[in-house]
Amino acid sequence: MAEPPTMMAGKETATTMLEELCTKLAGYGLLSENERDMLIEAAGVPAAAAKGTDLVLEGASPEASCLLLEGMTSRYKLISSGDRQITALNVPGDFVDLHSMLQHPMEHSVGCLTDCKVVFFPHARLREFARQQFSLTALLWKNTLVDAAISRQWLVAMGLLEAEAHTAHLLCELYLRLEYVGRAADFRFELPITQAELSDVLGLSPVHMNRTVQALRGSGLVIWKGHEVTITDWDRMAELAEFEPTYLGWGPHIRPGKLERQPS
Amino acid sequence: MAEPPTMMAGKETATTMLEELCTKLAGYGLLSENERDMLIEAAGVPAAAAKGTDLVLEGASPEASCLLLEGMTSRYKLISSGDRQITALNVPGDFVDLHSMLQHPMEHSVGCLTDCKVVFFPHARLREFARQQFSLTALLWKNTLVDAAISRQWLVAMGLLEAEAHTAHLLCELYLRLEYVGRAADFRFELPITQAELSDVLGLSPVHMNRTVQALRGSGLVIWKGHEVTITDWDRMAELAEFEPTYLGWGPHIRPGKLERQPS
DNA sequence: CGCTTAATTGACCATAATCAACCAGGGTGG
DNA sequence: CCACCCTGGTTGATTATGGTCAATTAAGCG
Repeated sequence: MAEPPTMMAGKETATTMLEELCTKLAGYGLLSENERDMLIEAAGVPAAAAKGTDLVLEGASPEASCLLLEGMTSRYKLISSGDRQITALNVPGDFVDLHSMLQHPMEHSVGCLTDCKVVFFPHARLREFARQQFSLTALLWKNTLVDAAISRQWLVAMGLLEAEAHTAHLLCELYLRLEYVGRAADFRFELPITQAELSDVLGLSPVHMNRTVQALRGSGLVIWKGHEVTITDWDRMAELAEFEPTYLGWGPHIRPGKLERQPS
Repeated sequence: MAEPPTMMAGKETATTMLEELCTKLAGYGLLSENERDMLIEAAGVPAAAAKGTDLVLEGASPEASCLLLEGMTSRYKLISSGDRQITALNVPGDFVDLHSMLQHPMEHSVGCLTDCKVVFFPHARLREFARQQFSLTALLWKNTLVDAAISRQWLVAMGLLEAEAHTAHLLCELYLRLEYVGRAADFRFELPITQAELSDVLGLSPVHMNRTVQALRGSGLVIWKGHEVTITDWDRMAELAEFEPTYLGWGPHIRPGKLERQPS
């Protein structure tokens, strides 16, 4: 299953895409010109990884951390029964396994849900820069903290919400995260994964996942055709899902539309 | 509900207790004499907090992070229905809200499940030391990474395990964490919380929590009287729970007994 | 156009939630 | 000292959400 990602054409592609990450991080109010340059400087060779392959395997102790530039990946764990739990979904701009810099071996694997483009950041180089600039450390650290906050929120959703609300919560979160990096707009986004994969995220059976999707469609909150999802009533959706985006770490008052769109 | 923790007698008590944290952190292989001293130096005023009070409230942006010296606390979130999900349990030696140093406002509250003793570390001081010594930063960062790994593991357990196995998983984890800081031995430990509180951790109803506890008792894996729990068959318990302690971040081959006890 | 994967449906089952009592123990006021 | 009361634990009966099994349809794709 695990295959080494193949080299990509040139480095300039990845460098362009890195700008996106910078945009995202700048939103945290933590990224100066200087750090931006360090980050780009620290980037290794860009690579492409095919859908279905793994970027990192459980038990491994990678020498580099992987930044997702394009596509979607999942952090997952298998148990003896063969069942899989997906504990995180990554969108472009996410560090997929930044924590492997300090934490090894990996307790989970990371696999590509679609064809992906990535850049690896050698740990040695990251450490070197981080040692020099505390602000860069803070940047990376905070990145892992947001991941952790998302995990905790997923725990809340999984523990307290029933299937429909839980699904709604995931949709709200994914929409905002994708919009934030320019991969979604107007409450519409691509969700390039199957219902079976979704069911591994939400801890449901594939059959019930399907019924839940249909229930959401029936409720008029969402149009969901193939892999295109449109949230037709954000407010009711957020209410159903008890969705409060604070945990995404972008400051206290985030709404869909990145604050440019007016509250209704 | 939230009351300010009261001052404790002297600072020497807390300083003694801090040694425990150091022991724990030294286990990560990251703590030198120098850092140990810095940490103790950075510690603020020790305090006591009564059972039922909150150390941090959702929405707050604390100026200091809280290290738990004695007792048990929970990180939790309430939703509109009044239901509560506990997303973390803290044992002595845990930083309860270290992430609040970089991430605010808090998206969860932290409450005392028992009477507690704590020390607050002013963020300003932590930041100052962290800036000087990258190794101290790494120490603190890693601490938050272990928290995150535990959250993810809880997600796996909640998504894939049924009630009995899920409960078993929690017991295994708590035993190891408590043993690690000298609060448990011989597969026996104090679990000073009610079944209702447990049910908020595991996402079960209190009634089903009770039935699950009884099922575990009946299976002969555990003796559970009042608040004292004894795991009578670690191996079968770990198998039932699919428990793999790697995620606790203590290195690759942890077993109960801290490696001193021989594998069977 | 056949083949493979994903989505969908129906029938039935199981785990866990809900509702409603009841019991046990510890603390308190009379 | 004992009745009372409150909390936490326990039980039974019933319901419900979601799981399992099996089969069918739809959608891509070479």
